[in-house]
Amino acid sequence: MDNESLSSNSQFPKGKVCNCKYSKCLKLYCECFSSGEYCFDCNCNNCFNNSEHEETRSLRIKAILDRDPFAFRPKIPKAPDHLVVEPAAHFKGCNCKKTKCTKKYCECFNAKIPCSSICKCRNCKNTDIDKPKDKNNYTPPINEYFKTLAEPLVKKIEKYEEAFSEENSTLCEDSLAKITEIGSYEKFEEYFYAKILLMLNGLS
DNA sequence: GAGTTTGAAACT
DNA sequence: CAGTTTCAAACTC
Repeated sequence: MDNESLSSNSQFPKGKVCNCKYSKCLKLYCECFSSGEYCFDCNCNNCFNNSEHEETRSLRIKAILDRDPFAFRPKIPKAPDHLVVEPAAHFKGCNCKKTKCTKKYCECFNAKIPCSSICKCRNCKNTDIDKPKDKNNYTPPINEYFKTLAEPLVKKIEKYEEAFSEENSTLCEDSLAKITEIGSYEKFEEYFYAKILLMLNGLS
């Protein structure tokens, strides 16, 4: 996820369409909101997930991020198109009790990925077709994949450095504006990507 | 951690 | 295909 998507002013169709009735599209139940997009051509009621309600929306995003810095993180890491990798596991894993992870209620099954060691499901049948589920044998995505995930942080660090290094190393208004812009909703990303970078340093 | 709310999926 | 039920995630307390 990037800053553009969370503060989106996208006016373009985006594939997903929600049908929220009660959440005003300001809770993570709403697929549009949870993916950082404005609602567009949706069938929702009383929608606040749009530019007209940006103030309310921003406050809501902030509250959610305060509670969980990773709330808007994609649930399943998306591998870049040019890399051929095993499907990455769900970040949090599922907790299915009744469906054996064989129906779309299961986030892993729905994403067409096998359940992994972090899932807390019962009687799971959503295992890798070739390899029986082995909770001790989860293989993390390859390094290149992590590198691609870390790119946004690297760019952001460059922006910070640029902002601070300009003219006499004092903060001009422009620099402050840049920092405010950069820092808004994605502080949590720093932590996330920084962790990945640290890991990369150790690995490659 | 338990109970409630929510919207998607499944069912009738 | 509309209405209802089931389900698991998100949320609240």
